[in-house]
Amino acid sequence: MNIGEASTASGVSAKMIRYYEEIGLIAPKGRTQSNYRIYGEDEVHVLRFIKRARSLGFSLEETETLLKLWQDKSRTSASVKDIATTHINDLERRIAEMESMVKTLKHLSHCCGGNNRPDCPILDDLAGEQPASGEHSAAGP
Amino acid sequence: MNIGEASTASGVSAKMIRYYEEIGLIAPKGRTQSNYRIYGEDEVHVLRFIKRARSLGFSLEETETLLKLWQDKSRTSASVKDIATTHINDLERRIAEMESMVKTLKHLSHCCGGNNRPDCPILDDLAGEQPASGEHSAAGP
DNA sequence: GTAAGGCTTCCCATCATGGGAAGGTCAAGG
DNA sequence: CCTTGACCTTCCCATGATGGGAAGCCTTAC
Repeated sequence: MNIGEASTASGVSAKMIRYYEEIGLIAPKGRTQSNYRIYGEDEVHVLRFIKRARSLGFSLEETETLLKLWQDKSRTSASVKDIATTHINDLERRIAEMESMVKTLKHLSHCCGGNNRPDCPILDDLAGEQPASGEHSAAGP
Repeated sequence: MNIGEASTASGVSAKMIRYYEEIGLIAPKGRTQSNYRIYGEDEVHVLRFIKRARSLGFSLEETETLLKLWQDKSRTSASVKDIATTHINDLERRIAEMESMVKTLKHLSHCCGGNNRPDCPILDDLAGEQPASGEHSAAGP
């Protein structure tokens, strides 16, 4: 299997397969005489593992750790769960941040006429002018 | 006001002020004879505007547009609201993506013993092996 | 006058991914 | 046998927003 076939089989682009090799995540089984990378089923399996981990939001660094644990038969499930838990906390923190943004933006949008006139509470907020209806912005309850 | 003072007054790092200048977001009022950047209250106001927009998750490109609208007295509030609405939708899409990740991860973590044994449903999922308790992963209802 | 600290520009790194160029290789068809 | 098109190789560059750091000039306080 060359890189194009491995790409199709795994759903990972050839470009990314080469990059993952560069950072030490996965190596081809070998090379042909003409220097083409050769992959087998094992490598495709690893690529799918990486893809799935990425789709769950793990960084490549975390993915590397998970990959090593996967291949280490003497791992403990606790070590895997730790990584997952840390990642869940990170995701939840980021979700909370974005939800706070959405909340503020929705409030401002709600107050914005969205018409042909120039007066706009969204711009007022960005400009730091609190025009009467204070409650949003940095001033929480 | 030199760049350090403008940085303190606005909360934007000197590094970023120079970068924002490079990409055309803000220019200093002038330069001293010794080539130091000079800022006034107006520039600090712009920097605060940028900082607030960034804290609401707007990209620098969106921020630039908002900044131009702010400075354009003949703007319509509808044009501002459009940008905000698009941004809200984008945030909500990303939140939903991450929530889906969290949901899957929590399910897997819940099923993981987190003990000294090697068997781990998290790794099983990443490896693409669905061991009996199917319901999560790509297989939705 | 000198030392400390601030300013300038320039280059590099991050993280994960894609684009594209230049050149070698393989397979199919004439 | 040769061509053509599709594929492979490596190498460089770009993204977005931010920080780190070096080399050299300037200002301010002592």
